[in-house]
Amino acid sequence: MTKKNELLRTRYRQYIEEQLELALKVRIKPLKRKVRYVAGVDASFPGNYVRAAAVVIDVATFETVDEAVGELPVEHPYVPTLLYLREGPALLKALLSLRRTPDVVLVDGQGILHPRRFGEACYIGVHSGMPVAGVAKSRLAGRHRPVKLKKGLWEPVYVEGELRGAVLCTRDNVKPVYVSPGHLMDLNDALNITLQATGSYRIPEPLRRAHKLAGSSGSSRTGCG
DNA sequence: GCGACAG
DNA sequence: ATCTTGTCGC
Repeated sequence: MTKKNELLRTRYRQYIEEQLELALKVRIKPLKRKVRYVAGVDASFPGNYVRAAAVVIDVATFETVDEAVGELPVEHPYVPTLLYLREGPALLKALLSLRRTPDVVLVDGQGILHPRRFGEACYIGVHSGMPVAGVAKSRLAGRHRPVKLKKGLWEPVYVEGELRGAVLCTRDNVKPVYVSPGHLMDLNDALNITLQATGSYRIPEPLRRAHKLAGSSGSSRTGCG
């Protein structure tokens, strides 16, 4: 199964070259704007298509202020380090269908905490021009010290000796998440926004709601509000 | 050469 | 991601 991915990676070498080009467009810099509307995007695979959802919340009240979904046929298998080929386009479709443009976006995956500095969050950032951060449930790359399981604490994660992201504990005694900037923000911004958008669960609210919306059924517009 | 490997 | 019931713990 691991060998299969090696074969796919070889077959996908052209996409890797493209990925290296796109990585040059990523801009990591401090976010100046004040954040109020935070969006979360996630996808599910209910068959032969990708079903993506985007949900925007007001971090001041945690109310959902907008949501949208987008579906596209599946065109790629899952290949580690090339996740965006499989679900990126659908995520963008849902994100760009929102009526209210969010200040920042959280993606269910890695930002620059990636072997080639270009995770799914970078893809969404470069293609939307919006500030984006990646929040992954598990590790793809990098080394780090174990994190103390106390909400708000984190440890830096390095790839090739370079600081790329952080392992952040979003709740006491719960498995931490991997946070990294994807575009137009830095690591501090990504950490602050992730914590600001986190409610009573391990996963930040925008992502939890997007995951839920992507999972159930619906058409191709805003759900109800 | 042998593992590891987001969702 | 997806296939799936009950169950241990705060």
